[in-house]
Amino acid sequence: MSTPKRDAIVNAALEAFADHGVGGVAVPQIAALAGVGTGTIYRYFANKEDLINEVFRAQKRLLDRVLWEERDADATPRERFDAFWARLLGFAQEHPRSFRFLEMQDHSPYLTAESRELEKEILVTIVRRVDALRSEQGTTSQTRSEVVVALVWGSFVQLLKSERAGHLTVSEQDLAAARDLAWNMLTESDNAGVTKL
Amino acid sequence: MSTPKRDAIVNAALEAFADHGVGGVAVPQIAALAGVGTGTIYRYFANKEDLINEVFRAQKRLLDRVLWEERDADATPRERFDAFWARLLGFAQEHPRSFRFLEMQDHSPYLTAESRELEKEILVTIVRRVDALRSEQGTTSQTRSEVVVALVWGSFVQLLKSERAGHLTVSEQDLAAARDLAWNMLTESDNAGVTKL
DNA sequence: TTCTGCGGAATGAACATTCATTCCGCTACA
DNA sequence: TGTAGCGGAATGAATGTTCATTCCGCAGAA
Repeated sequence: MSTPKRDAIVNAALEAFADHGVGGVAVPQIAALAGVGTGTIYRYFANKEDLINEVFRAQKRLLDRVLWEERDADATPRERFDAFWARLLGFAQEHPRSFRFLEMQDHSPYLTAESRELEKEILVTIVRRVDALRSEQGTTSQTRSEVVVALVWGSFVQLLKSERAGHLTVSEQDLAAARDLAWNMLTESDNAGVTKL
Repeated sequence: MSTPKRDAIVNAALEAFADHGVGGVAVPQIAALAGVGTGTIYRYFANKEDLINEVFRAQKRLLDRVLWEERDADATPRERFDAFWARLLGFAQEHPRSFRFLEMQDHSPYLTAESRELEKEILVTIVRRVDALRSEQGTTSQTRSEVVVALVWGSFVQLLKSERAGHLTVSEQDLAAARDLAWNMLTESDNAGVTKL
């Protein structure tokens, strides 16, 4: 299932896709970057769409692995959240191409049901863990964890995206502030239902 | 500068790009959708890249117009923020294709310096207004407004993106909660610098 | 020698762009 | 008022290019 050439192809494809989008890269370019012949790609993948899906799933699985490594069940909710944030940041910094690729959306027209299912599973795991964290913390917030996860995730992604776009230079302090504000979103009660819509 | 045919082309291109990405649409398809001949597109736009940029700038300008219409200088900071949030939501709901297109990133390889400049200008305006809002509100937060704007913007976008992806159904209450949490991010002091990095 | 895996030129479909031609609305003359 | 002539807008089939995919011959292992 995993051979040196196959891995080289997936890595090269990830690099090229992250830099130019899946539509911006020709298969022979990927082959050249991977150091294999064009035809070799079709020995391992049925077609370009299949390759895109394999790359997508590989990066999703990597993210999932990184997010949950070295968890400490005895830590306080806040400590566990900080650790989660640190792992997320670590992923973005140590696997920048993975992170960029996953945040792109031009691959979504090509994603199969299987890929979407994997994406959903990983999201559900996050929501379940966040939900446990919040009830253990005893938050009074009525906001559903699915919503809170979307908000926190979006914040994180946009912060790094703004930096990449050159709109912003993110300092360590900014990151700490973002983390704290994210924690507030998890735990704070809001006024929904009180304030009129 | 603005003719019926030109407008038809831009609208058709927006619709097609929002649905399939800029790389997923052929120029003759846009022509057919706009009800004009293929060649006509090239009477109004130098090439596909130029068309993409015109569409991008038109949507950015529309967003900018919507964001700042009917502002009430006498309102409290909180009221002004709520109004801003409502206008943002209104834009996303009334111009869903615009919103989707702007949040795509597969057009960014095609964007010219002029387009990027316009994008930056619009962002700078938001940051400036948010900054004024926060100092008028008298927040004790040390976090820079650029950072807070990125966080709030990312939250909003991700919330709607999650709904579109089918991960979530966003209720009126969810939206109100998101708005309140966003307001908290603008005004609350965080622990950055106190908590160790 | 046979067989397996590989390379990269070859192929044909799809694409962006062009350009010879048509079409349309206006002007001016009868 | 009717109509012939003109200029530029519009057209879409044709063009050259690029791409995903195939195919065939080669190299090395058995």
